[in-house]
Amino acid sequence: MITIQQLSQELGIGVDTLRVWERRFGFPTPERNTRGHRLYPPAQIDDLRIIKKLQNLGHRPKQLFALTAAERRALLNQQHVDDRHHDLQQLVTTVAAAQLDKELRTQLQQRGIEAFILEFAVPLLEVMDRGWLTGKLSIAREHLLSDCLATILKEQLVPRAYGPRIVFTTLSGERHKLGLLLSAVLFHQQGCDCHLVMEELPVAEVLSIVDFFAADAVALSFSIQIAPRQAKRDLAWLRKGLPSHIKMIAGGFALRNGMHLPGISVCTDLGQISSLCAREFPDLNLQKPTG
Amino acid sequence: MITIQQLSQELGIGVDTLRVWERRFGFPTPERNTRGHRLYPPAQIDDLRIIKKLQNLGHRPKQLFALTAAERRALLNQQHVDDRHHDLQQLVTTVAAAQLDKELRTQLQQRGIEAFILEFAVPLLEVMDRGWLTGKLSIAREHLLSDCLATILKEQLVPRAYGPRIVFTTLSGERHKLGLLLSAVLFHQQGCDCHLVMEELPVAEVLSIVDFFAADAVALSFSIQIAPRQAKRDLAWLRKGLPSHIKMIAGGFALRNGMHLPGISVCTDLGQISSLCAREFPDLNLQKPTG
DNA sequence: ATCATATTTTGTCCTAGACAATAAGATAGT
DNA sequence: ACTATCTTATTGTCTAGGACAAAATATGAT
Repeated sequence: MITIQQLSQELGIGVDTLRVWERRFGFPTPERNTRGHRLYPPAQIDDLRIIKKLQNLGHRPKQLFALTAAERRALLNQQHVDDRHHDLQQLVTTVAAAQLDKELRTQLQQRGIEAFILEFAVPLLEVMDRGWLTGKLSIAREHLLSDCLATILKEQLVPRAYGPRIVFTTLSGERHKLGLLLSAVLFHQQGCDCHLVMEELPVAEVLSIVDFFAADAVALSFSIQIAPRQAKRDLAWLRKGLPSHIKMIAGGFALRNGMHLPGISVCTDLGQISSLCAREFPDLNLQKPTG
Repeated sequence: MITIQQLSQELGIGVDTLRVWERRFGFPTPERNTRGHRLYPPAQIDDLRIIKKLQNLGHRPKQLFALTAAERRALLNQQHVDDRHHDLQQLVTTVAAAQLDKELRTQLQQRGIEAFILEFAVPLLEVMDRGWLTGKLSIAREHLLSDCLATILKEQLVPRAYGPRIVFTTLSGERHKLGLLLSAVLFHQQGCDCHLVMEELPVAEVLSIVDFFAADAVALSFSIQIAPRQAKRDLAWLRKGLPSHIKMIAGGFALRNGMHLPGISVCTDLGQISSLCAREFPDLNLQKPTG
């Protein structure tokens, strides 16, 4: 039995949203304490967790609440994991923790950094996301994998004395920081001097940090869990707060639906990074002709 | 001009709290858009930031709102930084980024891990906290220092094949993860097998992770920014959800006012860790007689 | 099929009142 | 003078039901 605030943190759903769902759809139906405050029983929490996952998979609340709890559960099980990457699934679900690091490093050496990210890490993340959503991957294992991958990728970010300096970070509320890391390494590979601040920063702190690093650009990542509205608001605010000579780069699934913000380069596909780099930092080629 | 939600994230103050302050104290007095929604101007945001800092320094809202903005600013400037640690202040504010790592490592080698933490890192954190609160330390520099210290400390956490296994983590909303890291290293030094998950986890995920690691105990850190109420609720909930044979250890300033939760060891001072270890894991001495 | 327009859906914000948990102040007892 | 218990004040979180713009979907026209 948890309070509405705890539930909100647990699921990453706003308190207001939880209440309005109850009003509109008649679910959840929490019990009440003597004060009349909501107390959510475990069964409903589990159900809401499924709803949230299905929502992230593209289903809309109206449809989901029209189903019974059992139907929703069935719908989630029915979501198939992409089976093109059968080898990746094995890696994700079965390879032992101790071998994981070695396996990842082997892949990195075989493919080279760029291909490792685009052809291996990106699909890996997709399989992981999907595995987590469909309940086939434990949270703990996901953390283990993320950690392992993050350690290896961070090693690639050796400082550069030349090239445009870019600060990579995420804003408050953003739990997924791996996409940011992947993009940072790709920009680094293109010859940029990338600085990673893997924390959830309030927008005001971003200004301070960009200034401190004397960065030429700031890159931000917005995962699907962030409401597009919020991403838009924060990006617009940040653009107004930053000097105009500092470029802004934004990416992530929250921006997938064409978003045109003046003075901000939006990039929803990691494959576009090299062309984005060429566009935004044209003098890069001079310094590093073998792009 | 930012919305109430953005302001809430920016300051770490609840949306409801911001509204109730306005109702009770007549401040802040945000403008409104055409919908009647609050829009906070920059000057008031700065003032609220000062209020939040003073609140963290122990002042109460009632008193603070009775003052003018200028008086609050004066009060904050008047808060003196502890001058016993003058050398630390220099380190914090003036030592160059490149030398920082070297300086910290020198200190570590001279003092040994335990003394480095208790006699150097802890005061350092205090000076940093205070420096940030009183505006004498930029956010960016604070990040740089934290990062540098974290990197060095993490290296100390080499896995152990023996000793009680403890998972260290923080719950959703906890921004300060450095205290957790310090305690993890101290426990490690006492002979425990410490695993660090430096993320803000929902309570349900903590259960999953403790299970995954097959841990004997879980340690949680609650900084001053967390409301004691919330810490209490989460700890109680977690205790109920965890098997009784798994120990719980909680620490941090949010628990400073004697909190007695059944089945949870509370430790608000890092100096107590060795005795806490002796109490909770009595067979440690047998494996590592030179404590 | 592609684009512009109408409709539904959805999340966030509003007001004003309530109350328990916490902290502070007051009183009594060693 | 100092600690323990009681009383009062302060503070944060929760409630209800209404409102509306932004996003998503359906409809119609080219």
